[in-house]
Amino acid sequence: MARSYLERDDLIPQLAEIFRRYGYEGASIGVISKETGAGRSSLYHFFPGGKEEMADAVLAQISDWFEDNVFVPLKEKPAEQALPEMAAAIEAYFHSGQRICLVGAFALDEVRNRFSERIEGYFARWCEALTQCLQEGARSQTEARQEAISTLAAIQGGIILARASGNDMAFQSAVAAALARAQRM
Amino acid sequence: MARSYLERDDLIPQLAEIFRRYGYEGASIGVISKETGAGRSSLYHFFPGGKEEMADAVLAQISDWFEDNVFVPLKEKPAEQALPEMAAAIEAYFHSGQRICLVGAFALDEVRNRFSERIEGYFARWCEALTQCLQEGARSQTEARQEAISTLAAIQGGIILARASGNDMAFQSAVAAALARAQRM
DNA sequence: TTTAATGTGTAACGATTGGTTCATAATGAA
DNA sequence: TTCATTATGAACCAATCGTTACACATTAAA
Repeated sequence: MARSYLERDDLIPQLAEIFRRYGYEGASIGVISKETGAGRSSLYHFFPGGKEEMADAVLAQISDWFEDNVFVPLKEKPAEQALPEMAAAIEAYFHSGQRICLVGAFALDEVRNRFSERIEGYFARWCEALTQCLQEGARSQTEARQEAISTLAAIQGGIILARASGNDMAFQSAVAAALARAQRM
Repeated sequence: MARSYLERDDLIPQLAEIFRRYGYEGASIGVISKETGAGRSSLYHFFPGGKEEMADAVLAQISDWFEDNVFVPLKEKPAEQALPEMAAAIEAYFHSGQRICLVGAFALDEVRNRFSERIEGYFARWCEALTQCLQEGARSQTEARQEAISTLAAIQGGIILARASGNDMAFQSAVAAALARAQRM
């Protein structure tokens, strides 16, 4: 039988896109209600903590997705397989830079302070997984970590450049160059 | 004699820091008034267009600063001099990544649409100046442009990582690596 | 000293903010 | 069918939003 009630988990991907589009401050409860089609009372029913709980749930969901689809593969698969897979995954996830990284955007915003643990954890875990992957070769850990940082910066910066220019090329070019560097060891 | 009235130009650097700190949506007129010490009427006296005009003036001021202190040197000086100068300038300007790039932050935000010309122009001119500088060597224009994009992405991404981790090292490492690559030609 | 221009404080505007209340409606298990 | 649980719509709250109006201060030039 068809479900006739909304569920909390169904809301989260929608909330993610709304926060991406409007930012944390710009996404008012009114906007969220209109865009999701859920009434105010429903939203507060699922997220008694209000907007802050909504954003936290979104960040948690994003973290989980990256854990399963990016971080774990990086740590478990050989580099020559894991790196192209990561490239494909983020190319698809970020829509060639036109879909922003919510965690990165929050890091630049004032809300960074409210979600600092989630933000810090996301990048720390990504950096750690990538470092471990790159260390597979002859590199020192220091070298591998620096390469990992450069790669993550290229991805985040690539998104900014792509959004600023309206041109996917900046993202693709920055990411491709970074991954080629990472792969060559 | 000391000036007893506020002037528009004195407000702009303060406004810039406020937008950096709170974001465009988060920087309410009330906050701006309190932080600058200027009354609402003074703010609207200097910026009849309201908050949008304030942000536009800030972006214009930032653009001018980079034009004079970064873009022109990149185009006029030899690469081996211009690149370290750019490195020093941005290291100081962005406080090792702890001071965000307002243009980059706006590019990720919904306000991007309102200031698209300014945002696009800022990165396009920076990219062009850097490309011209890098092309000085034996590189093709395509190669130089790709290196320029990678360098700008490293800077913007470095800021995000530094803010996310609270650690300057991510910025310094990403930028140093990018500039070492750019220099080596 | 007058005058016009420019800057500022106070108060208010209607609209919207995040958040709450509560009666009602839909649900699945007993 | 009963019943407790869960979901929802509508109205509401005080606070704040961006913006405006207007009287009053201050200024530099006449």
